[in-house]
Amino acid sequence: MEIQSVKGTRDFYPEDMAKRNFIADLWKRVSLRNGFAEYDGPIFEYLAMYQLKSGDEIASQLFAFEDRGGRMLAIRPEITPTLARMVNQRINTLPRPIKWFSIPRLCRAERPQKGRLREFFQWNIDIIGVDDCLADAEVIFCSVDYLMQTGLTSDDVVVRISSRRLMAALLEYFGIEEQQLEKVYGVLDKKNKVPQETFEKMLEEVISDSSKRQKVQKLMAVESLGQLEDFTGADENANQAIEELKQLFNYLDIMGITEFCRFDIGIVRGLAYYTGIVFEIYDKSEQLRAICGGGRYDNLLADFGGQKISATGMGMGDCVLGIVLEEKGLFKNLSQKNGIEYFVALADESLQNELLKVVARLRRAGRKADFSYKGGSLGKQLKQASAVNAAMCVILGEEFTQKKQLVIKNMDSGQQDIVAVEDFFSRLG
RNA sequence: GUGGGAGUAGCUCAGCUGGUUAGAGCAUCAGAUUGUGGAUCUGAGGGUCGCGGGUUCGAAUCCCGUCUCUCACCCCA
Repeated sequence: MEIQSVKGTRDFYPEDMAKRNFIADLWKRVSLRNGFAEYDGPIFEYLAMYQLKSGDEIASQLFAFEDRGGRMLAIRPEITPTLARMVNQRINTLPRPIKWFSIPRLCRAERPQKGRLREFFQWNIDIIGVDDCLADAEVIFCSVDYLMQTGLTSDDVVVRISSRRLMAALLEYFGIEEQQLEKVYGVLDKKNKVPQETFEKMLEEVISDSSKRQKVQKLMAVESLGQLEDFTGADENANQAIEELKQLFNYLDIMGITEFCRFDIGIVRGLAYYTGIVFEIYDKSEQLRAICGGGRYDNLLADFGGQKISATGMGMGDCVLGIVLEEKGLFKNLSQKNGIEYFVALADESLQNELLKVVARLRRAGRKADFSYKGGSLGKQLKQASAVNAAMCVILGEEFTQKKQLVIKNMDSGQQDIVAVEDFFSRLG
């Protein structure tokens, strides 16, 4: 019986692995240069940890199992609860601010579709212990810094930013009851995702009072921060939230990424735990789900049994990002980058042992070196060198036998140099 | 979990309303070619036509089920 791969999983052949590594290596490099330190946790945790803050729907999308000791466990669908647990355990000794990142492999038992699989990688960055929206600005900056590094520009992607705090204040100011807020958020989050008519109908279902509904509709038509002032009146909370957004955009401007960023009142985020600034980054073609999303979650650590400490962060999965980079042709020269540096070839079979010595020396000197197992004509060996994207070929022939010289061939230009063996290796350093 | 579309070689696909031994291009391997590669030419290997059942003298082709992929919905940490 032929065994097939499991639904929603991927096999990474070397060419796929090269793309995955391109994505993940850059995640790591950008995190480090933005001052984040790497952490990781176990790939499974107690099931209860994920049920704590999630509804039944989300709990049903976990890969859960019972171990031999009767413990109910689940493969991690996200790493934030693990982060909360780890930070809470050492909260009194960790120097602040806590700036951590991780690149966990996650599993969710959802139905796969475009940009969403059952197993994927997700870059997470979090800043814990900073109230100031400068931390939110840094999270956004770091995300944009990454996307720019991949070659994407403000013509390709946009950061849409809003504030849960603002929405909460205004909805309360409009007279919407607190217990209705979650439902209303759920609808508002759809604003950019469904047709205008559908949006209005959905709104009607959660806000029956027509004068309140009208206020909300008018609010959702707002397109810039400036227009917000008309709505707030003297409401202190709302005005503070607007001030915070203005400060955030000021930071983003100073850091030079303002062209990527836009205020968008339709960004609410599905999750209940967001408390302040929220944002999502989209591909401008609008055909895909969000590339990444994040925001402030000031209550989460307390919800997981710790002190109340402010936190903000974001997550970026590899699926949508991979589609975007592929579409924009940004996986360039990966086979070249991963190719062999020196392919060592024989023009004389009696030099087999000398060839192995050269290969071994190259490898010990830290160079990517390889050779042909089966040998054959020099032509065949050069052909193999091309197949593995070798940058240079080192040829051992009569020059070696007579004068201990190597032929060094540049596979790109075809140019050849003859150098003495010891000169060659001393130049390598 | 609900609904639409699709499964023929590693990949992209052809295969007429059911009728010999299921094809092509690309890729792979070998040879032309034992002192110079990417090209070209020649040849070879590779398929239980996703799987199971049904209809039929006969099924890649028609029907049912199932699995997988894919798109949308739910949800989206």
